Amino acid sequence: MAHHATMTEALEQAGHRLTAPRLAAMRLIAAREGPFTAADLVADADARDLRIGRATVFRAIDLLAELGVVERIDLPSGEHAYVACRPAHHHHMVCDRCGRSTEIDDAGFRSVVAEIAHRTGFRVDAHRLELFGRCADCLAGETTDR
Amino acid sequence: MAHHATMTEALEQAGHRLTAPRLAAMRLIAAREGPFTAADLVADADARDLRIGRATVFRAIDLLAELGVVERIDLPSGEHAYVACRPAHHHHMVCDRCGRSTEIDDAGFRSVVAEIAHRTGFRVDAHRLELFGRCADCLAGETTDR
DNA sequence: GGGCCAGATGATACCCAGTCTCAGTGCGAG
DNA sequence: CTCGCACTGAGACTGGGTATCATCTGGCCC
Repeated sequence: MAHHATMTEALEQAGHRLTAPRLAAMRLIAAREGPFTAADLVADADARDLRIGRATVFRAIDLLAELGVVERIDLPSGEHAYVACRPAHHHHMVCDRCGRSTEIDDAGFRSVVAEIAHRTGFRVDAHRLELFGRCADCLAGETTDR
Repeated sequence: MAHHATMTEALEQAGHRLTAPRLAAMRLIAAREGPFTAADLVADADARDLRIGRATVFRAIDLLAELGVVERIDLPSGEHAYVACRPAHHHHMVCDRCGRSTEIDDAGFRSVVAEIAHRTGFRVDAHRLELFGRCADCLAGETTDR
């Protein structure tokens, strides 16, 4: 998970203002463990009586997404969610019990893509890879609990 | 691309009725080369003066998705699109110039997932893999055209 | 410190995809 | 024939996301 400071730094570096609503939004994001939807953030802000407009929340997410410190993932249900993460190439593994998201590295995936590209003549510019299942913690919990 | 007949067959086999609106929807889908959105289909139906309700189009897509003859993919823009395809496990490669979608097989991807699962203790139940770029035809066209 | 102004904000209206509801409609079985 | 059930379509509704626009403010320059 990206820390609050990582985000503010990224913002400043890209020449954006550090305004109160943005700082608040970033704090809310940092406080979340796993993926969150825009609606989650709005609800959080509401619950804490931060007077942040809905539009501003969306803009903040957009901005952070542009800077690469949050990323949009598409849940199997089709919903859009976001996760805070390092601004580097990686993929996400989402536990559908606890909702936590883990970043995973390449693990040979790159060569698979290269292989496919080579075989088909396709030039791959972008890709999306997301894994869904149960994280180790939840698996452990399940076998001991029941 | 799944042919019209493949879809009707799948429908019948699953014990669903072959109604006129469904057949019409399937013909529209079969007529499309690449991914399409639900709105595309509705527009197509409208253009051809087929009197198919919006709800019916969505239901037809849902149904075909359940049967595995169309699949939902998430474009990089975040839009939901659908593609007709074989009812087998595979992934999609979408050309963002001509819009055509190619099915690709496993190509060693399975073992990458297994490797990740092994390293992290995560149990992977589902995954999403989509590639975006330029297909061989479009690449060829581009180099000769300009 | 004070003024300036582009960039940021938030209230609101709006748009669009997808779902729900419900009164029909028509096919197939008996 | 007629009964039931799957299916249909019109329209209302929901929820995520965007556009508009008057107002505000962070941070720079003096």
